[in-house]
Amino acid sequence: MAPPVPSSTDTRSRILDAAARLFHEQGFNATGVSTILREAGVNPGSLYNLYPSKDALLAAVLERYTQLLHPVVMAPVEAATADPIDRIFALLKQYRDWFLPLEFRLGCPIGNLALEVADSHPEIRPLIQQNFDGWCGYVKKWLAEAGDRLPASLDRDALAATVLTVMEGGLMQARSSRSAVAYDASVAQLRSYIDLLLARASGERSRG
Amino acid sequence: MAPPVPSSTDTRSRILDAAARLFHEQGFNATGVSTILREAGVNPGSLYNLYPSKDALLAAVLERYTQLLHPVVMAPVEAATADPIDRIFALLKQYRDWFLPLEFRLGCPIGNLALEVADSHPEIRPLIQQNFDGWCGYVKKWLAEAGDRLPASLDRDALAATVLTVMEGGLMQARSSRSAVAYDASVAQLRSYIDLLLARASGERSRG
DNA sequence: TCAAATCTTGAGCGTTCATTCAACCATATC
DNA sequence: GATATGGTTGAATGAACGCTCAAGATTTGA
Repeated sequence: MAPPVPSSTDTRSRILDAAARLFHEQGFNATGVSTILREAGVNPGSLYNLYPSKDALLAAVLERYTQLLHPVVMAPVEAATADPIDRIFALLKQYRDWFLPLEFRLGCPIGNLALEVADSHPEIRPLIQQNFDGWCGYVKKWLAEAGDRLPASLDRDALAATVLTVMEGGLMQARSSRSAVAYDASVAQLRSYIDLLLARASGERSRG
Repeated sequence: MAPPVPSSTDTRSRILDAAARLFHEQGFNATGVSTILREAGVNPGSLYNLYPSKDALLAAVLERYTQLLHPVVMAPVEAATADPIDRIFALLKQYRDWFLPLEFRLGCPIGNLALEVADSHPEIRPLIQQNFDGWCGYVKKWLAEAGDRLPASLDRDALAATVLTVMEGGLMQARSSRSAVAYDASVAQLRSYIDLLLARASGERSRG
């Protein structure tokens, strides 16, 4: 009945779980290492055996977010609908459903860190960028799959970036107001914009 | 040659200047009171004579941002152009011009605080909300002034919130990538959307 | 079975944190 | 010139910070 993995794997994941949760709930600077240790049920030496510093732990948390992007964020959306345009709005709805029960109290874990540590931690910023790139990558893929349903002249990479903009900007306002209205408003305008694009492309197709 | 105002006015503004700059550059939690004191050239007793706590100082900084919103942010835009639609994009361009020279290193001072302290400081969140409301208020006014150049069916409050969404979401990505591309892309999509709305309204006017 | 390697323990390190306060100074009022 | 008021001084506070390390426990490999 020996454990199938070295015990440090369990320690590592307990630390990562606690750190990710606390960084999300309280922010990076506001979270003390001692709190992470307590919540993970681990002693300082164990943590510093695995990670040389609190900054390195943050890097590991962001690496894990990258790994979890598809299984946690994108897979449910892809399962919900096969239509590429619908997937965009399913993704935006998923975030709404996640954060509405908490009255938008936590916000996007990546976005929070982006604004808190992007300037002060040069080695962290690329990891945040990597998460955003991955996120946008899925939206770009969907927009490519939409084919000629969208105008040929449309800059699809720009639209993908705008979807992330809507998500993060809308969520920031939702957090500030503890209300969904600005988030919903932004998503509705994006819906309206994409509907106009779909209509224009449809017209272009029927005209030749 | 006696100073025309009590000396505490000067102390107060030196503290507010230093605190606002440091909160913007480093964030709230990462800024020590001792740093504010040093940069303001003030002793702890003077600060705590004016503000009972670091949190109260943050509140004062946010009050001042509210006061400065028109003279610093909106007045230059209103001076740049009288056209209400152009003003929206002049506003977005002004932020770009402010932050491009720093490679988007600092970001929006309000937005940064929104994500850092909205949850943990209940008395601060309304002040952030007040700043966002003021900002959106000007955009709403411009959209109203656009009259029937925009479709009657358009939800103008929702579009105003979306302008702020584009600004904050775009700036977040710009900070993460140290590049303007996602910001520019988001603004370009907004431009494209509003052009479609203007064209539709124009068609509606000419048809009836 | 034993030595080497790996992981865990937890008291304690030096530093920095936000904040306090008794004493001191400058001006205004009478 | 005495008194009151408001502002300033800056050393000192206890708590919390990120982190260390010698010692012990456990696992690994031969």
